Amino acid sequence: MSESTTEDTSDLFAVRKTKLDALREQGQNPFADNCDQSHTSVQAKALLPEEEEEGPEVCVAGRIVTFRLMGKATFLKLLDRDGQIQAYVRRDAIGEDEYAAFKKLDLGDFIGVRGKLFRTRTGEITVRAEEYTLVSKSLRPLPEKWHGLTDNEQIYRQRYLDLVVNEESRDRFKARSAIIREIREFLWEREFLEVETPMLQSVSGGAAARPFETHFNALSCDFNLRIALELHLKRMLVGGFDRVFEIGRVFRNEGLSRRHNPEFTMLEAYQAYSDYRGMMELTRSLIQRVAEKAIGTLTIERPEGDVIELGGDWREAKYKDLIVEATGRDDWFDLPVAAKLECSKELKIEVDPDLEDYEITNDVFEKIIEHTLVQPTFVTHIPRELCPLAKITQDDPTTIDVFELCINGQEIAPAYSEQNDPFIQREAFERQVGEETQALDEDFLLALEHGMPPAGGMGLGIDRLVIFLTKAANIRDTILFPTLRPA
RNA sequence: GGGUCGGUAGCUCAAUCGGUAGAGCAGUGGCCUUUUAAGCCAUUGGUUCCGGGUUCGAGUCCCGGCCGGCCUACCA
Repeated sequence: MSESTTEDTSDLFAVRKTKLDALREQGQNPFADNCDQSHTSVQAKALLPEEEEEGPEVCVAGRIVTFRLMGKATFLKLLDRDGQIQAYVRRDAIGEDEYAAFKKLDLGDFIGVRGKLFRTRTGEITVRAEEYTLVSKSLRPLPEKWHGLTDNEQIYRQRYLDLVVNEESRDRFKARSAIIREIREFLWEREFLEVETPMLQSVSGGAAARPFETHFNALSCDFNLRIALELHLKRMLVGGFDRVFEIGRVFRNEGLSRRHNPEFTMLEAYQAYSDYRGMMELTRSLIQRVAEKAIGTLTIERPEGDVIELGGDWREAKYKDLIVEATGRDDWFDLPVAAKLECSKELKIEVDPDLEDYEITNDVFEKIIEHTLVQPTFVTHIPRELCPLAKITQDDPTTIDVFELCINGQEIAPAYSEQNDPFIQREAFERQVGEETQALDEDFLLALEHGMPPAGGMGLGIDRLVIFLTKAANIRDTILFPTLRPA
């Protein structure tokens, strides 16, 4: 070990590496096999009742996140999966040589501490160390302890550091896991079968989005990553699995934004002998259940200061009524394209003169209505051009039997009475293929020709659900490793 | 893709009109046996994102580039 005082102590890696080498020279293993953790921080703290002064012996383990050395005694805090617990290490309790080595520990090191629980002068439950074990030396410094990590890029690229120092972020990802777990529980209880369908597809359908393209060497052909789950799950309905769902990643080769990540997590659920009205009940019950069980409340405060009230029944509004209200024009749907464009301009919507009639109307919806729908709202009776996969409304053939659920000013979940007439379906596809650059999924149509029971289908953007349930500012804060330009 | 704001020590941030690049935390050495952002003394640490230019002198001004945030565009 070098005792040189001319060493550059600003190279934090070198300083820690020197400490590590010194331990090895003394015959110690800085990555010891184990330390026999007996309790997590929370479990250990539960073992010392209010009235007791001293508790049982425990062994806690975790990363050192604070280290207050006061001569011959030290307070430190360990971070484990449940939170933090303090340990109190005295020289005369662990021995002089041990304490000399202990003082060389760094913030970030993983150690195990064995000892009895007690309460400090200020009342904090603490482990009085009788022994400690270094189980992993950390060679890199942790981010600064007051401010944590604030650089967004580093938060995303080195998420592990964000998780070590930002409790809010830890809690959000725990909540995300709890939300997905609760979604599964809910659907299992309703006798839905969870299935997995291909991510690699030769034709990506079920949505109008540009796919990511890739190449499969063995078959020497091109594949796309899926953009939706829909068409394969409906094949399950044809096959007789009449309640199915899948939670999985879909990929859309489109821009990044506060609400868009190119890979994101979708839930899609299909229930035979139901329809979009049935999916309304399902979706509302699902979100209410998830909010209650995973978040603990039906009232979600927003950073904007208001609250989202998820309890009770939710508002239903017809697409046309919302458009008429927003434009102030009773005759909106009878206006020619030119007049609609003119009105759009007056509403300060950027207009593209090449848009189809229904696209102009949808711009009005997306640009001036959607963000106002903060309270849960089922938007129904949507123009048929917008959804080629749904059934046409009996008493209004210009609309289809769907809803688009908006919460927090965002589309969260669409649901359809699924189209099961193979002739109408083919026609709708062909119309769409004409407009968009999308191939026709002949195999799906073949499946439909074998007969698909009437069904309700629903898709839920898990990331967007997590955004508002965990008060995240950004979709990237809800995804552990959001898509970034390669470093 | 467009607009806009930013990039200074390991981390969080200062630096006045263009005039010797600083602080806190972390690190290093010392004191300290119930601390809570522990405290006290001393101290190390800089390609100011990169490349040009203007100037006696550039972190600061100008041009170009790279990277990022936000807004926007694309988006069943």
